[in-house]
Amino acid sequence: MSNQPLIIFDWHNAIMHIDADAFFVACEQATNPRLLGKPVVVGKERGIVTAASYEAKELGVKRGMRIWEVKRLCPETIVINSDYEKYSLFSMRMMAILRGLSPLVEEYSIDEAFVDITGLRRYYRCSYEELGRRVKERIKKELGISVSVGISLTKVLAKIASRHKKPDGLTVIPGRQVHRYLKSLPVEEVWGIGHNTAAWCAKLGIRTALEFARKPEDFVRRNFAKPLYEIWQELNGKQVYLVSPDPKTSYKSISKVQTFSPTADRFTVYAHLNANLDDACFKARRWQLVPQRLILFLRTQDYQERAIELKLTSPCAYPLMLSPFVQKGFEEIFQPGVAYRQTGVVLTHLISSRNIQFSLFEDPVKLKRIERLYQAVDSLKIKLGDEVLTNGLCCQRSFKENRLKIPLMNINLR
DNA sequence: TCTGGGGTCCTAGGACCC
DNA sequence: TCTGGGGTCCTAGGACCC
Repeated sequence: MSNQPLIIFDWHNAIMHIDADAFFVACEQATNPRLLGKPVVVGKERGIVTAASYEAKELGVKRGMRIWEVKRLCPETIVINSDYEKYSLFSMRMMAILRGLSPLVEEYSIDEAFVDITGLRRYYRCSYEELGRRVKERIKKELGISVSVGISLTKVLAKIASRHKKPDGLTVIPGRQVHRYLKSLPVEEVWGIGHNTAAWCAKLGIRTALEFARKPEDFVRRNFAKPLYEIWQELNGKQVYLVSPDPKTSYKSISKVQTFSPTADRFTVYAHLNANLDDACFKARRWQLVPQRLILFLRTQDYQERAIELKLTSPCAYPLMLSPFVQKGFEEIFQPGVAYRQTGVVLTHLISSRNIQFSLFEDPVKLKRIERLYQAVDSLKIKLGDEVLTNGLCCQRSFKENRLKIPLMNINLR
């Protein structure tokens, strides 16, 4: 039975998934040929591996690993700072190449995209496989990086295809051959199935993607929720997830977290939290968004989390105005004597800052001043970098003096 | 896989109302 | 003031992704 085709029709629709290989490192190698063929790691500034070249991966380097561990493991590894400006430039050029192929391009992430290529065989008078080859060639030629391409009937299948051979792969899975690729694929390697769902599948006797895909529809509906039912349909060649070419225009939430070496010192923890608030608000202002709610959380040394959600009577993205709330919230979740290793701020229920109305009780003059202050702050940050202005550390002082009305602002001119 | 940072979507269950 | 039945809205938390 597992040798019977799962899907018998070919190319009702055709989706291409493009996934750049070790993208961040590849960009570095493309701009600095001396790095080619060597174990290279990006993420020096954070002290953890953000991306590793295939040479480094072969030596056992993994994402999230500490840099000092990498150094110990293979001292010859070249460690460099990440340069997001550079990567997004490469990304934009890659997406532009894809848009030259079809207008239906979805930028899924900085290094991944889906393209709806349905019907383009006729237009370009070549096979879908040939289209994939051309894309790879152009990207290699123009950007000097390699990508893995997968082509199949749906997004989920195209993802499986692009992952099938990496790096520099090109895999086309027509309907009649889908079963062959799903047969030996563990179910948790399907996009959207994580290890929790995989554990549930195991209880139901499902281990491979093919076993899942072959389950009858009513079985799937009975035993799984909507997301899994959709994945089941996609595996069976029925398109549920459309390629959406609309660029991201906004955020539902903005968050900033920070991990540090464990400390029980309340001033230090509070300062970290304020730094998070600063960063998150800065990003919100850049997108002209204001939060209606604020979530603060602290994570203890043993990974316990305590959080509080604050509703703002008047939404705003100015830390100076938010700090009284933040201080109160902090007091509620901070436990003296407990060591913390992470703080975080989430801005949620975001609305456009153009639509907000300030309440009648607020002092318009003061408001105008704060607005002007942050306009100045933002332009300085944009010009000189993120670290120039913070109000994090100065909170320590006012906090100690127990008269935290408006914390002073720190100006770090280096 | 001993855990970095930034997101999205879905669902169960409670509160509240008729 | 114990009891039906049904709807909506909201929240916390889970699960997953790059």
